[in-house]
Amino acid sequence: MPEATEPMVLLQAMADPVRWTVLATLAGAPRCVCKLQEQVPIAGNLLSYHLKVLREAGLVTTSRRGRWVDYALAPDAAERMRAALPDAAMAAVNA
Amino acid sequence: MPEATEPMVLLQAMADPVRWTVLATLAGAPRCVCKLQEQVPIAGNLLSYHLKVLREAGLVTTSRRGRWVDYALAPDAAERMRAALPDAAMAAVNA
DNA sequence: GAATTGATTCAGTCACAATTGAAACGTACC
DNA sequence: GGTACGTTTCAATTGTGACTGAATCAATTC
Repeated sequence: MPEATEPMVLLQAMADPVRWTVLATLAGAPRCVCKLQEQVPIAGNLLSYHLKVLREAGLVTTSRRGRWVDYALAPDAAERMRAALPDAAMAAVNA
Repeated sequence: MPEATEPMVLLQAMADPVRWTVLATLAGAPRCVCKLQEQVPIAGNLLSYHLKVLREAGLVTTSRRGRWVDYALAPDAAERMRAALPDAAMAAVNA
């Protein structure tokens, strides 16, 4: 079962301490990578790797501001995360 | 970061195709393992492994009925899954 | 109590995601 | 142009979770 469905991509993206913390932080307000690095004490390149996972999952968006890159929660992120829950899928079926 | 916080345990439990399908199925109604096996075409012992993960996450409960073992979604499973989302945590902070 | 069925446990293998270190990129400043 | 800074990419290693096969347990039937 190597399925790469929407719920799997989203849940696997969330199911990591670093990425979860990043998402929770961005849910408050957008931040540049250097600010995120203060919240998550790991090497810069590793953080970049995790941010890439979140980007590919479509959960965050980026924009360059001078030297810095700002990350923000995607507009539909909250909704899509909620829809990825297995019981949410069930509720959708029963609707 | 090998943290085993509540959200991590729950999200990692959900973030697998087999376990996600089991949870979605149980959200409809309790089932015995043999019924679950019809929904998820894998070896019995492997299914048992995944069910153990869900048990240890506290997302499902079991009860024996003769030879069979019935699995059901834990009463607070839906609520706890929703609370495990990173933006839900943020909302809690802002409440 | 032997045999059958449903389910779990165990020890070992395999695949892939997380991590590391070094290199490369883009932008600003001198 | 050269340098410094923030960020990303790359190749290689490590670690962990998913999977396999065999053995075990618990309940039923004969």
